[in-house]
Amino acid sequence: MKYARELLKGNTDALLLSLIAEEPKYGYSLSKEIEARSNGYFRFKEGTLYPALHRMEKAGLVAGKWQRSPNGQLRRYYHITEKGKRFLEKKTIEWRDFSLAINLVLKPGST
Amino acid sequence: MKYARELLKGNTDALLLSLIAEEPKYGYSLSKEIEARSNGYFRFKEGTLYPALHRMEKAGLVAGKWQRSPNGQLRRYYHITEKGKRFLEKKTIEWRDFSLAINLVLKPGST
DNA sequence: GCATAAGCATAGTAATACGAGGTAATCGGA
DNA sequence: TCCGATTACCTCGTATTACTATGCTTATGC
Repeated sequence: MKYARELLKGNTDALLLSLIAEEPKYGYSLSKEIEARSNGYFRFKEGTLYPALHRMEKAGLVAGKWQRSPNGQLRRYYHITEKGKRFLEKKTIEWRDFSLAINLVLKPGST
Repeated sequence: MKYARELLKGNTDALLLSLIAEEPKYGYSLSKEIEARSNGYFRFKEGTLYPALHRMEKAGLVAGKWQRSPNGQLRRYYHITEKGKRFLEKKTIEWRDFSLAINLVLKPGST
């Protein structure tokens, strides 16, 4: 059940973005949701999560907005931008091609 | 057709190892074969290939042996070790689980 | 003869996941 | 009412690793 940290490299942004694309979400909820959706496989550490969100905001893929929850907690909600949508689409295709290529080498013949 | 360099991280060793597992191979041939098997998708740079081979030899996953080709060229042939076989098996499963988890998040419901 | 391919090596750079550490507010139970 | 757990965010340093650039040698083909 443990995966090498290096595997995740390059996929973090797409994973987060695909959830944010559905509706605006904040950091903490993203970490919970990614864990739930992957059946507990992914557990994004905070040292991964927050820098990634900041990176994406800086790159213009998402836009953040401070908002107060019903009970008064401050949360930073991120929503996807047009640029982010294009990025996600590109990344999704990239992932499909990439994983296909890996499988071609790992298990040749089993197309 | 271009993929982010970060995606490859953590997969290099398994890809190389899966080819070496078939029969002893040397660096240059590995780079050609990986490109062929992946339909031109992967093009391992030398700065990726050779350090990876050294890394794996140091880790005891492969063992290298200098051998002269029919025409006299020196080549370093690598063959897989028992430890390498176990590693490859582990990595193959890890990749399967990992790519499954990614797909769960990227396209939920499409199991 | 000379360009090209075969064949190997490595030092430096950039990207990035994560561990560890820190802050603060809210909630639930004893 | 106190107190731990949960919610919610942030950041610095470290390790890993793919790749660029550079350099070397020998064989092959024109």
